[in-house]
Order: sequence, then C-alpha cells, then structure tokens
Amino acid sequence: MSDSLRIAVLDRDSGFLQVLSKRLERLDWEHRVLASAVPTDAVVSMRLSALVVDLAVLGPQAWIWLERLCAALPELGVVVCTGPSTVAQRVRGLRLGADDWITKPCHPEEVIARVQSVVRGRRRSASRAESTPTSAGEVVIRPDRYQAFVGERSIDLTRREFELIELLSAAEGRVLEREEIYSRLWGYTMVRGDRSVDVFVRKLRQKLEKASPAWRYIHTHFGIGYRFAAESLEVVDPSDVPSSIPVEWEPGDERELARAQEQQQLASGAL
Amino acid sequence: MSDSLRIAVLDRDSGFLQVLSKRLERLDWEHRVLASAVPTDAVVSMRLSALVVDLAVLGPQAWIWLERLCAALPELGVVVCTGPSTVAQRVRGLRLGADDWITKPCHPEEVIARVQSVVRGRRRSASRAESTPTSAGEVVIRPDRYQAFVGERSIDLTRREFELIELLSAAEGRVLEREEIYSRLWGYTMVRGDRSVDVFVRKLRQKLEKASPAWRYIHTHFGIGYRFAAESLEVVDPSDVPSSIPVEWEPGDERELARAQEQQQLASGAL
DNA sequence: TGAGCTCGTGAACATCCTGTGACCCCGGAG
DNA sequence: CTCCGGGGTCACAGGATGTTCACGAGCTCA
Repeated sequence: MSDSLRIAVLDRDSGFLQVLSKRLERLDWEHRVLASAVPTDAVVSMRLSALVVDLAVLGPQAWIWLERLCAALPELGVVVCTGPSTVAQRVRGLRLGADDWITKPCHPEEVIARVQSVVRGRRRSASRAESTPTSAGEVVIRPDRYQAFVGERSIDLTRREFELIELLSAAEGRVLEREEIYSRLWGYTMVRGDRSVDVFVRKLRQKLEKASPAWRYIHTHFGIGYRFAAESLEVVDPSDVPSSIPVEWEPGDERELARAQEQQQLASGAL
Repeated sequence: MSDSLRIAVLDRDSGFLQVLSKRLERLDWEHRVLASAVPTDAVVSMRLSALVVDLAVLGPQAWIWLERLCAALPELGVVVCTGPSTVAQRVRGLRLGADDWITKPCHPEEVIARVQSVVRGRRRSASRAESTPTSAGEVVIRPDRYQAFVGERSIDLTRREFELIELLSAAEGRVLEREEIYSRLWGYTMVRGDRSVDVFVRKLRQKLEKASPAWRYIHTHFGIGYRFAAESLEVVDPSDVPSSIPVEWEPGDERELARAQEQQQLASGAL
C-alpha cells in the first residue's frame, strides 16, 4: 500500500529546497532536508526510500561519499541533482551507483517524477523483502509465508483469514470499525447487513483458540468493530479439567472443549 | 558471465545508431536495432534487458505505445532518448513507466551508463549467486549446468522447468505469488486465467517425485502461490500402521498418505 | 423487563482454485 | 516432409474457500 515515500534532500539552494519541499508536502511524502554531508550510518538510520543530492555541497569528498553510500545502501534510490556537469562526471556518478542524474536548473516536478521512477524500480525487487514477522502473545505472523504460527506449527489460515489477522495485528490495540476492515480487505465499501467480517472473525478466532487456547486475541467492541490484542487468560485450576480430555480429540470435539473452557473462564471471572 | 546485456535500440538517427552500436559491440552486449514501432508481443519475445527508444519515431502513438509496453513488461528497462522536450513530456514519460529520459544530442557513453544504471536496479533481484550450486533435501541445483541432480543423476529438467526450480529455490521458505513467478520467468505480467505456472509446477513436481520420492519440495498455498522447501516424508514403519488406520489406500493416494502421516506426527510429538 | 438491534454460530450454497491429462503449435533434426 | 521434444492452452473434476442465510443469544436503552 501507501505510495507515500520517505526521502531526504541534501542541498543548500534555498530556492530549490523551498519549491521542492512544498511539492513534497502536497504529495504527503515524509521528507527532511540535510545541509551537509552526513555519515553513511546516519543515512542508514533514516530508513529512506530515496535521497536527492547536490554533489556541490559535498565538495571534493563528493565522489568518495557517493560511492560509499551506494555501496552501503544498494536499496536506496540515489538521485543526483546538481549544477552543470560534464558527460564524464555524469557517467562517473552513475557508475558509482547513482540511479539518476538531473542537471540544475530543473523543474521540481521532474525531480519528483524521476525519484518515483527510481523508487518504482526498487520496489519491485524489494517488495517482499520488507516482510518482517510480527508477534503477539503466542502467535507469530509471517507475511513471507502468508501464515501465522504458534511455535513452529502453522495455524493454517486461508488467504482472507491471514489478511484479516495481518490487518488487525497491524493496528494492535486500536479498535477497527467493520466498515474499515471490510473496505481494506475487500477493496470496496461494505453494504449494510453484510456479515462477512463477522464470519471471518469467527473462523479466525476458532483457529487461534485451537492453536493457542490460553490466549484471547480478538476482542469485540459492541456496535463498533474489533480490536486485536493478546491477553492471556487466568490459569484455570488443573483439578477442574478432567484428565480424560487432552488425549485425543475427534474432529468435532474441540468445539466442546472450547465451550467448556469458556464456561470456566466466565465462572472464574476472567472477563 | 553476465554483465553482458541484451538490449534493443528503437531509433532512425543513423549517426546516433552507428556510434552507439560501435560502443555496444565493444561492450559485447547483444543488441539489435529497430526502425519502427514494434508490437509488444514482439518485444516480449526478444527477452531484452533494456530498450532505448526515441519517441520521435513512434509519432502520435508514442505515449500509448510506451504505456502499453511498460505495463506489459515491468521488468524491462526503458530508456527514452529523444530530442528536445518539455518538462511535462518528460514527466509524462517517466510516469508512464519509462526508467530514464535522456535528451539528444547526448554522448553515447552517458546512454550506456544510464542503461547500466537502470538495469543494475532490475538485476538486484535476479543477481543471486550465479553458478553456485544450491541444495535442498536430496536435490542439488547447479546453475552452471542448467540442471538439477539427485546424487549424480540428472533430473533432466527442461529450460523452463529449471528456471522455475531455480527461482523457487532461491526464495526457499518464502511463498511466491503466481504473478511474481510468472513475471520473473516469462518477463511480462500474467493475464488472469493463465495456467502456465501451474502446469510447469506439475511437470517439475513429477520429475522431482520420480527422482526423489521420499521428499516433498513444492508446497501449494491456496489462492496465493507456491513455496519451495524440502520436507522429508517420515516413512512410517508399516507394522505400526495397518490396524489403527482401517482405510485402504488406493495406489495413487500419496496425498492421503502424506496427510495421514502429518496427522500422526502432530498427534505423536509435537504438543 | 422487553423491544430492537448486534453479534456468534452452524450450515448450505456458490465460487474460485488447482491438479491433471489431453491436445495443439512450433522449431529443429533427420 | 516428417518426426519429436518442449512450451503453452484447454476443459474437466474435485476440493478449498468465500458468501449468504436463518436462528438464537447478547447487549443497550427505555
């Protein structure tokens, strides 16, 4: 989602900066201005999608700096935007790892377009590399596998179920309205009376409970929607649980068990 | 191998073509010259890394042609190299999917450098350690031989089949969506309803299973795509099984078998 | 406490997806 | 020209998944 980017501009030309910043604001891209050479580490920590840089501010260090930066951050889009230059300079810059070279004076719109173009290329290759596992309670959500796990065991979610848990967990702690859930998962607005969200929440709850019975993950907010938050249940007195249960469950029996546990929890005051 | 590229130049400026061709020869890039607009399909079949194009030769069709091409071949690097233009035109071209825009007259060296820069971005994903054998389970994938082996015996994969296993195994553990597999193997975007990926997965599975029956390599993720991971089928001691599982297995029922074994494993140890 | 809405539940139903085998096309070799 | 292997398409069938429905329990408010 979100084609909102994160970029930095390394330049001192106040006119250029002002115009460009205004455009960036309107695009709603996160951006910051740097006034002088910044150590590579610092750039790393900014987690940028792209960097626009005027080599002039770097002085004689420019080439070395550029080379180091590009070597250290091959995923970073680097667009050089600088004054008049020779072919040799441009070729050198591009060979060192710059992704584009724009000659000033230039129109900010073109800068934007070229940055987008550069990032578009990156995105393609990096698309799934950014998938970082999330965890909540006992479950771990792994986008790279389109699946959630408890320990090493897959919960065996379907595509929609996974999308749902991914969405909910991304908003952990916040209540998401049905409408929002629906429109983010289905892509269009929910018609009144549609129960799809509820149904998938139920399926998801079932699977979560089966895989991680001691936790509650999805909480209903009456008249509003759902909230995702891992909450462990009070430990139930073992003597209450008949020892015969854990042995082998027939395909239909988990439900019974789940219900029994629910009753117990209710009784013990967990809610 | 392989900073040797395959590019095409769509232009009519004989001087430009001559100079550029000479440079390309020296770089030992495969290249060809096109004199007029070429249907997208034709470009697809050329299996290019990049295309340099002068929009002037395309006439009024230029924008449509460019848009179609970039949409169909997201992996193709497109560098527009054309005469004087307005900012609006350049922005438009870049937004439509062009990766760079060079204004003539220009130095061929800069064209080369920009093409390289564009391709460098693309390649990142494809730049796995070429020619380094990978192994998974019983199979060894040898890019240098364009073939996979079990022990010393070749699995006898065709070109596409090999490309597929190479792609999948490079992403071992991750789920690859059909669209991604398709676009990386065929080079252009998949049309809905295309079953090519499935068919090649089947062919590959057949050969893998024949060569290495005790392992499963390619796992289906319903509604998403495939995941490559070597998993050995624990061979269950036949004497353990028969009485407890009354069902008779038909000769072709490996799927049943696999499932049953999975169940057993679940039941026997893991919790 | 009761009406009215909301939510959980199970199941039926419709749809979509995938595995599969058969078939067609094409370029190269004989 | 014909044969052949590889690549790609098609239609079918079984299964997995998504969607809808009806019913009952739960929550809120008067």
